[in-house]
Amino acid sequence: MFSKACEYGIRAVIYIAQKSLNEERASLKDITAEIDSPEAFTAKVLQQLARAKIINSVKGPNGGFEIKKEDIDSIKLSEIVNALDGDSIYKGCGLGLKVCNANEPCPVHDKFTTIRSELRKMLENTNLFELATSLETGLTYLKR
Amino acid sequence: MFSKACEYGIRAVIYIAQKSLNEERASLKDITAEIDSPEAFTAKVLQQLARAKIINSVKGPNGGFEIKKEDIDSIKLSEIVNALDGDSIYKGCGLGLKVCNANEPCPVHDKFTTIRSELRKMLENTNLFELATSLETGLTYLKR
DNA sequence: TTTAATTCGGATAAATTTGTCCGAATTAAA
DNA sequence: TTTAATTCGGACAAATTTATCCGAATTAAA
Repeated sequence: MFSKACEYGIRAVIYIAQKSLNEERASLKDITAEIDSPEAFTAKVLQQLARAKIINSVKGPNGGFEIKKEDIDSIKLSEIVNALDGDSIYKGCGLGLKVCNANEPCPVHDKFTTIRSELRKMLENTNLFELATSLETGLTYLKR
Repeated sequence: MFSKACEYGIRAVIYIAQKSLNEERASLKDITAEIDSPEAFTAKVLQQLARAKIINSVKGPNGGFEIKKEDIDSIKLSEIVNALDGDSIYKGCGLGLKVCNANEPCPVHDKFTTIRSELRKMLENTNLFELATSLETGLTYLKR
C-alpha cells in the first residue's frame, strides 16, 4: 500500500511527535533504534520530510528532529503520505490507465473510487496527536 | 495499490472473459493490442494466471487464452489479485511491522483494518462477469 | 509431413526502490 | 578555539520490479 520510505516516515514522525510532546528532540540514532529501521535510508526520508516542512531538523550536538508542539494536532497523516508517496493513492486509475474518470471509466472505476475516497478521508482525518498519544500511553507500538 | 503485473493481469483477464463469452479465444497479440501492455511481460503474467488455473492456455495455431463460460461469474477479482500480488494487501501491517494485531497494534492499526476489510470485501464480491459485460456494452474501457 | 502460429521458459537488461558509505557542513559545549 | 555530536548531500550498491529477447515446444492446418 505504502512504499517502505513512507512506512518508515510515518513511524518516524509519530515517534518524533511523541518526543516533542515531552519537549525532547529525537536524533536519527534514537529514531532508528525506536522504530527499527535502516539508519542511512531513514535519514533520507527525514530530509524529505524536513524539506516538506513537516518536521524541523536541528544540526549540531544535541540536535535532531522535532515538531512544534502546537502543530502536532493539525498535521494529518495525509500530509506525510503526500510528501513521501505523492497523491497516486487517491488519484490515478486502479488498473493503471492514463485516462480514467466517470465519463470514460475502467471496469473497476466505481468500485475503486469508493474505497479510495474512504482511504483519503481516513488519512485526512487522522492527526498526529492521536497517534502520538496512543504510543505514549503504551496502547500501540512502532516496532515488533 | 497493485503491481503493474497485477494491473495488466486484471485487464487481460477481463478482456479474455469478454472474448470467451463470445466463444472466442484471445491470443497474446490480441490481448496486448487491446489492453495496451508490453507483450513479453504480459506473456509472463498470463503464464502465472494459467498456472493458477484462472485462465486456460491453448498452444498452436488458433491458440490463445480462454476461460470456461460457466466459470466467468464465479471468478472473483480477489482471486486474480491473490494469484499475482498475494494477500499482502489484506494482511500485513500498514506501517510494515512484522507483528501487528488487535493485541499489539501499530498506531494506525484500527483505521487500516477498516479500510482493508472494505477493500477485501469489494474484491471478493466483484466477479468477472459484471466486469466483462460492462466492457462488452461499451460502458467501460481497458486502454486509454 | 511440412509449415506456421502460437504459448512456454530461461537468460538477460533496464528502471525503480531500497539501502549503504563517507566526507562536508553546522553548531553546542568543553 | 578545539572537539565532538549531529544533520546534509552526493556517490554508490543491492534488491526488486518491470521489461525484452530468443529459441524450444506444441499443434492446427496446408
